[in-house]
Amino acid sequence: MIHLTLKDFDLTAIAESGQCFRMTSVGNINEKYPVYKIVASGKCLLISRDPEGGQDSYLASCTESEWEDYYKHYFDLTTDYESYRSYADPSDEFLKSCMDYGTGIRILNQDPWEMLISFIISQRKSVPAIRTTVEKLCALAEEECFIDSSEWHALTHGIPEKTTYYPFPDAETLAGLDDREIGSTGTGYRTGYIMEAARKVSTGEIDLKALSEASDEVLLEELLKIHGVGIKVASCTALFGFHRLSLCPEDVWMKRVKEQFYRGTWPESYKPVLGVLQQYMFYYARLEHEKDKIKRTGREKQ
DNA sequence: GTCCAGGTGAGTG
DNA sequence: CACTCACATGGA
Repeated sequence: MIHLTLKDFDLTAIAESGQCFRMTSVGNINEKYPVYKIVASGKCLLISRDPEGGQDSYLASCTESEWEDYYKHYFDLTTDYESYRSYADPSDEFLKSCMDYGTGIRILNQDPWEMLISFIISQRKSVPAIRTTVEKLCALAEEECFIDSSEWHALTHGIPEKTTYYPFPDAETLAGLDDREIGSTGTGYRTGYIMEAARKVSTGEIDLKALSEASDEVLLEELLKIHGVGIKVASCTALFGFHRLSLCPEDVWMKRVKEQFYRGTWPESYKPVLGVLQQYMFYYARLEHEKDKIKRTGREKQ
């Protein structure tokens, strides 16, 4: 377990901003600080606020060198997000509210293949349902791993001494499964889409590694060749899997925001970092919606 | 039971 | 083009 000081970093905002599906709260310290489990690139990390430190103090389950070599980049901590936020027009009160709410969001550097499959699954599914299906898909490969979490067990409610996890299966592994196995995870009509993506990536027909060098335009074009990948899924894959920060996935939420606050067009000056600004807006819009829902159901019950 | 979810492809005019 | 419509399934 290591101690960290991290600024402009908010675990809950990252976990709930709809960019990753394998970052889940697995317990808490002192009934107060949630501990998050993150499975990425075959590894598993536990991370939380440090109850004995200040606002910016964190605890993480990895070694110092793992943090430096992998997680620092994973959490995109080498960039100052204030420079992204400075693209916001000072008179844009809506965006200001979003950025206040979501301060501490980072655009994670996630695995392109995992993003592609996760966002194919995401279409017409709620975030909790996406999490369930992704998790089941990972368990299909039966590659159970674990980390020693005894230090966390002593500190928390809810965390066992040994934390098990399933890495995200690679393209070859998924390509080797049949449609009944894939379908058993709740992929529904998207089963064929996933199998085609697995085939195209495992055969090299689509080379995700090479695409990291491609322009945004070519990247989207290549991703769109996969049946079941439309502009929204392609944009999510590009933004979250290839860190293309100018790309803005337009789902129902963002369309609503664009119409309501920007008269149907994003300001030209936002374009270079629209993907980042979009993330603040998405988090805010979803949060407001959840509040409304609680209000409504509360009233109905009375 | 009903409604809806970080959409997409196919069909139509 | 712009517009509909079906699509499998689980979570609330």
